[in-house]
Amino acid sequence: MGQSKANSHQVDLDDLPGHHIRRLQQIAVALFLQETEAFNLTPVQYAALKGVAAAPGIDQRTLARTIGLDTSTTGGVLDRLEARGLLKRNANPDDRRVRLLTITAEGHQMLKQITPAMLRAQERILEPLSASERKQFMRMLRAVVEANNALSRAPSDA
Amino acid sequence: MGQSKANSHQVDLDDLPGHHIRRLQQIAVALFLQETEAFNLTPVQYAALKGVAAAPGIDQRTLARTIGLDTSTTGGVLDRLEARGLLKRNANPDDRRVRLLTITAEGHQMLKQITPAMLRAQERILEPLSASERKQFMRMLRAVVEANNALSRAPSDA
DNA sequence: TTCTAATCATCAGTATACTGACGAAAAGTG
DNA sequence: CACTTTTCGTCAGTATACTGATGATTAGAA
Repeated sequence: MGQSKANSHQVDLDDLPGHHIRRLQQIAVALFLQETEAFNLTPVQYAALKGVAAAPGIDQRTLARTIGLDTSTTGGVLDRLEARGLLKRNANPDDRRVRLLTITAEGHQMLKQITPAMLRAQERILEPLSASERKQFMRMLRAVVEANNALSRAPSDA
Repeated sequence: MGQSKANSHQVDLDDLPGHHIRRLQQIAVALFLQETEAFNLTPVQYAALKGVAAAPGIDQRTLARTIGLDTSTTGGVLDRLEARGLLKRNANPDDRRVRLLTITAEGHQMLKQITPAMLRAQERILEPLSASERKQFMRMLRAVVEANNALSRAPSDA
């Protein structure tokens, strides 16, 4: 046994998955913002806009689950997208609790224009890996997220 | 070629590394908080406390680089740790710009007590993968982070 | 040595991301 | 139909995480 792990001060940050995962998230966001600089859109805003475009008339709660976010955070994201005229929140006459989301022409334009830059960012993230490694990494990433999906307050439906 | 990627509306969130990376970070934090519930410490607070314990008398800027955080965020994290008496900020008589960090007895106690729960959380994150997959995943995770290290405002030294 | 440049920490501002509580409205039950 | 429960969205509060600016201080250069 000895000192290899019995002593808590022997723990190295480099051995902890969570540390690298946090760093990777920082990097993924930085790359996204770098490539899409001209559009002033965040990764989460992109996901929300994309989600509304893919399902016009979706409600906030369903959208939140689709993009893996709690409803509270989603509300704020939608505030900002709505303020910029990229989407609209309309009251549902059949259920006045619900606010139905639709993308505007400007929102469509934004999605169309930002996509190449967004895709460049995605490629750059995994660029240090070989083609076959990238495949393996994405496969394991999906497996880990899916298996632990229920843990977050914002479990995804996808 | 055809419609496979020329149309921006063909993009699927499931194909984007950034999306899964964000979800994984949410899950890693949720698991950490679940396992360490009794201690009321966040992953970043743990990293900061650990960093100070590993290098007593470290300054804030160096600590920030060690744990991969900008100095602004680090300042706030240290505020909270100091307020709870887990570490101390002492002025450096040789350089009054600098604030030197040292861990308290309470901080040491906290690190010692929280470590088993923290390690359980780390294991649970990668639990969906086989032993050999875990190794591969960690290797690729380190490679990607290291290669893109300089991109973040908070490039790590480690 | 005086002026400039670099360094350390903080501040204001913005954007996730969560919890727990709440009000409004709808759905289910007796 | 009254009553309970559920659902939808929001709010307050807390904690990362960043940018750009600023003040205080030190180090370097003329």
